[in-house]
Amino acid sequence: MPIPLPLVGDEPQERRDAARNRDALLVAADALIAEQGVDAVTMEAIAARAGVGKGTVFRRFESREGLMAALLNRSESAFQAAIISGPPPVGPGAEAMERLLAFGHARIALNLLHRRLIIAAGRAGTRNYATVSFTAMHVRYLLTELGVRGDLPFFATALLAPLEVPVLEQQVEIEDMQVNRIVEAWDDLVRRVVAG
Amino acid sequence: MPIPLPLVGDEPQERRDAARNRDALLVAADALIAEQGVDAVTMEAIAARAGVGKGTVFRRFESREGLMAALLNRSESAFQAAIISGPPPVGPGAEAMERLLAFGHARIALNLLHRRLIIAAGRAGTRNYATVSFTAMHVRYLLTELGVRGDLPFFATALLAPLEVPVLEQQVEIEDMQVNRIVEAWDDLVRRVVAG
DNA sequence: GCCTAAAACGGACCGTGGTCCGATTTTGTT
DNA sequence: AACAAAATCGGACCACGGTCCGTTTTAGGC
Repeated sequence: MPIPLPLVGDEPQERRDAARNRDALLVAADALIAEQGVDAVTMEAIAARAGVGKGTVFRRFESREGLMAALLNRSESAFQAAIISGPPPVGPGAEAMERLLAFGHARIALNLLHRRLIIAAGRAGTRNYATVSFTAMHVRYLLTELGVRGDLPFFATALLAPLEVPVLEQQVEIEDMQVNRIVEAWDDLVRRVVAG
Repeated sequence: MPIPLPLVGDEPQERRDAARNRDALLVAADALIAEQGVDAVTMEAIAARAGVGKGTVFRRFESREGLMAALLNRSESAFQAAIISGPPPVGPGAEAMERLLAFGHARIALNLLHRRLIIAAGRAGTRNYATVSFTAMHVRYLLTELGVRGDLPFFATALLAPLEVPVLEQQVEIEDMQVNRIVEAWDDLVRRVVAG
């Protein structure tokens, strides 16, 4: 009497064709984005390039935003890995303040690098629950280590907010701020919050 | 030899039918939004309700985002007026710190009140150059008055960033933060930045 | 009032994101 | 190997934002 229960994880295992098509779609999306830029790539083009129907794309990724989020997810996972188990100063081993500043610098660089993709991913991207809560949790943890008093969840969010793509884009593209300046000013902000 | 120069302002004066239709469209949009919510309202529905063709809507407001921004603009103008010439503590007359905190509280309330509209207005909305630069300029001015040292343009942006709709929405709707708590925590943040 | 140029109108048309459902493939069972 | 159920596939189809262009309205000089 075998009971077909998915004992661990709620992903019931992907069928072979499904997995193959998912990979093909990610590869196709990467290639097309590299060729024409994020904004010019349509879902139908991706489907065609991957040799599947449009319906398949939406079944796998829910929406355009979902697909973009899936692309982002890979670099985001690498970033999380670097934080959890990578070398200092981003990874463990450096003191908290050093780690916090290094984290911010990396976040800024990453957000600028992937800004088009992040915007295209919309609510499914950086605002995605998993990503947001991980980074917020990390910052909260570092603030705790630093002995900061006050509403730590809010402070974490407040320190992360000016690193969001729309804000960075406004500063870099419209107000002509140099990235260097943003980094230094953010460091100053962090020190003030920590100093209490 | 009369030269038809628009001496002041570059708006060459709207034709009568154009003005009439613009008003009708704003009224129609207001009504439909009140009835069905921002997200359910289509441009075609607005046009129909106003008794004009779809093309007219886009000629007047450029895009859906532009129309939403126009709706927002009215309350945004009132807010700016309150800052420039309204009663304290938001308007002039109170001391700088009091004004800054009052400004933040008002901004939070306004952003939450109009969040659907602000999201629908996208880049044309809060991220709109005029609005952003006005509020940033005001905060910068108050920070100057408070004798804050450092990169004031960045600090102004950094204090405004956590008040943006996506951030507020995340906190209120997903993390179940009370608005009161956000307000108090933001005040704390401001004091730390000002304290240097 | 009439005439003309400029401006605005409106709805047919297009592209793209997203849905639906009959056809096809996979998987496990016997 | 054959079969059946379940999952997937794929492309026709839909809705909505946005564009285009022939037609109509306005403004204002005579």
